[in-house]
Amino acid sequence: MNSPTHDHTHGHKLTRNQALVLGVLEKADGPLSAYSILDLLREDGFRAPLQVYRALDKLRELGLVHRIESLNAFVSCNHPAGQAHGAVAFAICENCGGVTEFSRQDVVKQLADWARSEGFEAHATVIELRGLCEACAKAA
Amino acid sequence: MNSPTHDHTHGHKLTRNQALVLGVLEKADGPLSAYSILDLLREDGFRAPLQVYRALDKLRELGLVHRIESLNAFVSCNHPAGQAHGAVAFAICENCGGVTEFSRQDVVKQLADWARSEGFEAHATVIELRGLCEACAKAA
DNA sequence: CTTGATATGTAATATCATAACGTTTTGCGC
DNA sequence: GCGCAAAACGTTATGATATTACATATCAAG
Repeated sequence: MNSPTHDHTHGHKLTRNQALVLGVLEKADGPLSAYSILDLLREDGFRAPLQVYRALDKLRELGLVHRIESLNAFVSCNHPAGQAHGAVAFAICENCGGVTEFSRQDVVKQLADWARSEGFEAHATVIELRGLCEACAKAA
Repeated sequence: MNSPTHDHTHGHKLTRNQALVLGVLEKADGPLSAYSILDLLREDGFRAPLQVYRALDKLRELGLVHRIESLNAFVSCNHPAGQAHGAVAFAICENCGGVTEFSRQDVVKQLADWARSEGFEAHATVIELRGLCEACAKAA
């Protein structure tokens, strides 16, 4: 037994590299680039970008991590543990870098409606709002 | 007088570089990366990526070109000429590479509703569906 | 214990984007 | 026209992100 710090795995045991990558993403207060993650894990033995990208691929497949397309960066999923979720949206503050994950069933449904009407078979959905979070908007 | 081939400029005259970049995007049947555009314009005198990126920046500012975030690539806007438009969505076929631009007022409104409820001040919205277009889904 | 699938290590390379210069062109008031 | 400021341009170098290719190691099932 290897007593992991905690378990987000949906029953799927993470490897050491995967757990390390997920760990830094959970500790971070915003999205991290793959190369930032690499730098944070140098002292844990990481040497090459591919170690990060491979772990990220798996974590994304498990739904534990999301990629923010408009930032080329990654965040840990903050959904209640183990909750299956469909499409997710992000609000990205361009001032403080914070990312809020949210999910709107109505939006997802309407995009699905459009897809059905066009015969488009959707596999993944990207929804990202860029702007200012409440705190930064007030400060401005 | 330099007789441009045609005018999508909303009254804003495009420079030679901007017109060349817009031209290749309009002729393309799908998104092009900045470096693909560069290669297509070598014989027109383009030598460096920055020439492409600068033209793209301006064209995006004018709303004539969109960036597909999940592809790091660019498409010309296919809206009826001169039509002001808010947020736009894209359906990207992972098989044939085709991109369909569409706009759903209901989706835009609901995202705006979410933003207002959270005090988030949205400046830009990214909506991209990845999947298979009707033709490719049938062929599969 | 063998075997196949998954994960890993490492180097090299491909792809995407911008910084920092200086120069040229353009719009525009005079 | 002339002078000026803003915008666009050209060029080199560099930074940032991501993948290919190949060898090795680990794990889980029969």
